[in-house]
Amino acid sequence: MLIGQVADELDVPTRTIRFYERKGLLPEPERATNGYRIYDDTTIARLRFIRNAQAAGLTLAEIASIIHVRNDGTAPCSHVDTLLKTKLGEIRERRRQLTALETELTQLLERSSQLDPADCTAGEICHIFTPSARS
Amino acid sequence: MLIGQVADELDVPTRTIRFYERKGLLPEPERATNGYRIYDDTTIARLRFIRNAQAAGLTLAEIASIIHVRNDGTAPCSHVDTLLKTKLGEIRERRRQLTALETELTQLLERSSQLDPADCTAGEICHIFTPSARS
DNA sequence: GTAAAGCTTCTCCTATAGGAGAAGGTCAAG
DNA sequence: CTTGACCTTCTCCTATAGGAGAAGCTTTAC
Repeated sequence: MLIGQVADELDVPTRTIRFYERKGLLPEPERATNGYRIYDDTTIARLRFIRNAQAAGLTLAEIASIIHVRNDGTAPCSHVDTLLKTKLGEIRERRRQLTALETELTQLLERSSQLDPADCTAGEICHIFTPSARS
Repeated sequence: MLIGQVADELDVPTRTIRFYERKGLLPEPERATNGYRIYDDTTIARLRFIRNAQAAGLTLAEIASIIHVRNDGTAPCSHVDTLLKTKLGEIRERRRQLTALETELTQLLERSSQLDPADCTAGEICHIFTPSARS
C-alpha cells in the first residue's frame, strides 16, 4: 500500500504518518523503486495501537517508549501498566486543580456580580481581581 | 526602580518582565540615559494584576485583551466577566473530559491486572490496549 | 501530451509561557 | 584599573501534535 491508501483507511493525514515515522513511532518503511513508501497491514495495526494509546491519554513520547520496549523483544505490559498508573495519578491531580480553579472562578464571578464597574479604577486595571479587603 | 528591583520585589525573573513588555502586558517604560528601564509603583501593581489574573486561569493573551480595553479608557469589567464565564465553561468541559479519561484508564488498569504478559504479541505491541472482543 | 493527483523532501509556523546563552555596555567597590 | 554585578539586545530552544507551503518527481487518466 502507498501512504495515501493507509491514510484513507484510517482517516489520518499522510503528513501525520510521516511525522510518526520521524518520531520513531513507525519503522522506516520499504521503498518502491521510485522512492514511495510501501506499507503492509502491520502498519495499519501499529497506527491503530497508537490511536488507542492516545485515547488513553498517553503522549506520543510515551507511546514511543512502549514501542521501543517491544522492539527490544520484551512484552511492554508492565511498562504500560506503570505508565497508565502514573497517568491516572496525573489526571486526578489535574482534576483537583481544575476543581479548585472552578471554585475560585465561581467566587470571582459572584464578586463580579456585586461590583460596580463605575468603581473600577485604571490603576488596578479591573477591580474584579483586586483581592477584597473584607475579612 | 530598575528592572532587577522590580523583579526582586515580586520574585519574578527579569526576563519575564521584558517578555511581558514585548507581549504588550506592560507599557514601554522610561529609560535612563544609559538605556536602563525605569519603573515606578504602577508597574508593581500591574504585575500583581497579571499574577491575579493568571491565578484565575486566564492566559496572557486574555490578560492582554483586558489591559487593552482599559487602555482604551473603558472599564473592562464586563469584558472580564465574559472572559471568566467562558473560562468557567472551558474548565467544566475539561473536567468532564478528564473524568471520562479517568474512567477509561481505570478500566484499562483493571483489564491489565487480568491479562498475562505472556499472551501479548508483538503485532499488537501491547494487548492492554487491544479492544476486547468480550461482548 | 498534458493535466491532475499523488508522492518526495525541505523548511517554517501554530499556541503557551517563558528559559538559555551570546556578546556587549555600565556602574560601584576595591 | 579591574572585577563582579547589573543592564542591554539578539537569537534560538523547550514540549505538544501536527499543519502549511514550496519545489520537484511520478503516475494515472483523458
